[in-house]
Formats: sequence, structure tokens, C-alpha cells
Amino acid sequence: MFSLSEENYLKAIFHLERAYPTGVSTNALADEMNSKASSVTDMIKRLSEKKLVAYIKYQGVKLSEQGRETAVSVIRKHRLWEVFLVDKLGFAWDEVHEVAEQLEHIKSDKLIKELDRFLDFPKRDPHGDPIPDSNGNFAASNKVLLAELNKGEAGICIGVKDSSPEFLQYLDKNKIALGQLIVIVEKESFDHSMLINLNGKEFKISNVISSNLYIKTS
Amino acid sequence: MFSLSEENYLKAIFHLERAYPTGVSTNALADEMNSKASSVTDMIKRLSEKKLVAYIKYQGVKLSEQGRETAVSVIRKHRLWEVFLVDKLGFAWDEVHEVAEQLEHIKSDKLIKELDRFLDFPKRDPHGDPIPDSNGNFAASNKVLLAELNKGEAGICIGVKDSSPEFLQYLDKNKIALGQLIVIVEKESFDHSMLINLNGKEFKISNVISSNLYIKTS
DNA sequence: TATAATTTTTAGGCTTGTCTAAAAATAAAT
DNA sequence: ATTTATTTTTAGACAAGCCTAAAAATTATA
Repeated sequence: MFSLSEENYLKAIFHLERAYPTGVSTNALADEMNSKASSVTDMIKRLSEKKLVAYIKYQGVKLSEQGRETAVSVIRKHRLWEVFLVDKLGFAWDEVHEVAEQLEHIKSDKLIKELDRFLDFPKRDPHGDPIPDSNGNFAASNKVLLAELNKGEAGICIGVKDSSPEFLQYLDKNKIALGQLIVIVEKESFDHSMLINLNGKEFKISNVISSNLYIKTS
Repeated sequence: MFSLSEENYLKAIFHLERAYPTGVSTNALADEMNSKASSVTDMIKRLSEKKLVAYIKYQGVKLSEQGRETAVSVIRKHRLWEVFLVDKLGFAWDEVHEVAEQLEHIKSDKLIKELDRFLDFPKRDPHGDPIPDSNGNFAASNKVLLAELNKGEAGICIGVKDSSPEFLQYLDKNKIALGQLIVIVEKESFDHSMLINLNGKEFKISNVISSNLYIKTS
């Protein structure tokens, strides 16, 4: 069993490994954890002693197999709880993160197994992020950012990159929900803004928006 | 906001106050918390500085109004989660305690409000213990121990005093569930064992059993 | 390639929550 | 009413996690 703090560090390293494939830097982790570099060095040493990460001084950290398993299990729990909060308790998708941050640390295999069943084995959380299965495997998804599509192309919105309340509320306000078909009517080459069609209604969005929406095209 | 440890101490003090109305002793608390008397003294000092308990050296502790509120709120959360685990996730009543011990510390007013609604505002947990309302009030109940009844009397089983897995499994095995009508056919004055009638079947139980079953007679 | 800037680590300190061992206070017993 | 036993508190230590400030290592720049 690992502490709450250890689990949070592992989760952060997991998320940062995509951006830092050669090793997650101390400062990047400190930034992600809202802590100081010295605290990160301390924790990394502890995680390294427990064989949860591979650590070489001045070269950042990588998760070990066991570290990855633990991180993914926490992410699985986080996302299942998010589904619970939205589907069963009526939370909005911008309200779930903080509570799920707490619930993800509850330790009980049976609880997660039964929760998964109770929720009917969901594959994605309310923000469209994939829920890893109990073996730690993520469903492969051919998602692409809306910003990468061109005029005339279309696809279904399947997730958000930025899941801040501000962005999610913007989407709610403009009736952009997961599952929504989006057709690109025009694309401005200068600022990369787009004119999109949602259920017959045309709507203009900036590149900031299109760079934070995941689309399934196939 | 209080720490996990502080919440657990407040909860323990709350439960012990019934047995120690003049003040909960350091040793009793240490015993309940599975810790040492010196640790308890330390924590009591911290709780006292935060005005959660009234503490006089060598005379034990009592909860302040704020301490009681906090303890009751934790108990409310514990019992609501127990209902969730049994009613929604299919846990047995002897499997819920450990998980509820973790879930009771999740901090979110909205979560508890919505959970309560989702569970249809339950009044009792799976062991028959009352769930305090959001103002901290317990429903008054005229429950009595089965052991206190005499030959010829009858009542409905509404709760357990001992909620250990061993006792709960004993009850399951012998088909004694909450809501069950129990009639006392005979009572042995020597060892206080009883012959009881459950749905027409007669069954003998010792005083240990009857002293741990709550009955509603009215 | 030396120097400057940045990143990372070390050193030392703080709080929470725990412990053991010893001292002090209270309660029990002769 | 002393002595004995028990309970409670104090003193001092320790680990986890965090911090600041300073030193060391690395990277960038002139």
C-alpha cells in the first residue's frame, strides 16, 4: 500500500511521461504537484527506494512497471468515480474533479470491481478520457484534435484536452457535448479559427477551442 | 477542515461519551484508537487548542459543540456510505465497515447531499444504526436489547450492538435479519439463554447473542 | 571555452502523528 | 495515613512530507 502523496506523485509522473519521454524533470513535477523542487527530490528518492521509479540524479524519473501499475490503478479509480458522480449523483462534468481526487485513493479491490459493474463497465469518463481496464490497459483510440482537421472534414466530439471548469462551462453554454457531430464549414488560415456546424447551426470557434477538443473521424 | 486523524479521534470520543458521561479517559481512548496513552494526550491537546474538546488534565475529555458536530457529520457519512455499499454495490453487511472508514473522510457537502438523495434518504444503516440528518439530529428510537425482554414478549429486530463480521455472519447463518419478528418462547433464568420463535421455527440463543440484538417492541 | 543562467540536489528546519521510557498525579489498599 | 498500584502526562525520538536557503551540477551564452 502506498500513501496518498506517493500515489499522487506516481499519477503526475504518468501524465508527464508523454511530454517527457526521456525522463520527467524535477521542475516539471514540482510544477504539476504545486510543490517545490526540493520536495520533489525528497519524494523521488523515496519512490526510487521502493522501486516505483527509475531515478538517475539530474536526469529525471521514469515509472517502473510497478509504478505504472499503481498510477494506472489510481487513474482507473478516478475516472470510474467521475462517472459515478455524473451518471448517478447528477454532478456536472466541471464539478467532479476535486471530489474524484479524494475518492481515487480509497483502497478496496471489491469496491472498484462492484462500482465498475454498477456503472455498467464504462469505457470513458465524463470528459471522454479512456478508463483503463482492471489489467491497466487503455482502449486504443484514434482521436485527433479538432484543430488538426480541415474544411469539409467532420467527426464526433469524443473528449476534451483541457478539462478546467471554465472550458467545460464554455462548451455547455454553446451546446458542444460529447457525441456531438461537428462539421468544419470554413477554416481561417490566418488565426486558425473555424466555422463549424452543430446540428445545422453554424458557429465560430477560435483555435484555442479547437485545440482542446478531441474528435473521432473514422 | 480537520485531518483524518482528528476526525477519527472525535468520532471515538463521541462513541465513548455514552460509557463515560463524566469525561472520556485517556486509556479508554487509547484503547479505542489502538494507540498509546501518550499519543492520545498529544492529540487531545491539539483538539483542545482547536476548541473541539474540553480538556482538564487527568480528568478526560468531552466534545465541544463544534467537536460533536464534526463527529456526527463523520458518522453520518460513514453510515450513508454503508447503505450505498450494501444497497447499490451488493456488499454484505459484514463487509462494509473497513471501506466506510475510508469513505467517511471524503470532504464534499454536495457529495453527501446527493448521495443521501440517491439512496432515498435512508434513516438507518445496514446494521440498524440511525443515520443523523444533515443538522446532526438522530431519530429517537425506543430500542431495547433482546436480553432485556421476558418470556412471552416479542419485537422486531432493528439493529445490532456488536457489528463484527463474526456476529453478523452468525446472524446471516441463522436467518436473523433486521425487520425479523422475534418471539420469546422460553427464558432460562440460570444462564439467560432464550428459546425464540422466528417465522414459526424455534431456535435457542445464548445471552451473548441476545445482548447484542436491538429490538423494537412498541 | 570560460562565464552566466538555470536546474537540481543537499542541508537544515518545521508540523503532524506516532512511539518508548520515565516522571508525576491520582486512586486503591494495607 | 502511608505505601502500592494505576493512570496520565512529560520528555525525547522518529518518519513522512513539506519548506527555505545555499551548494553543486548542468546547460546556455558570449
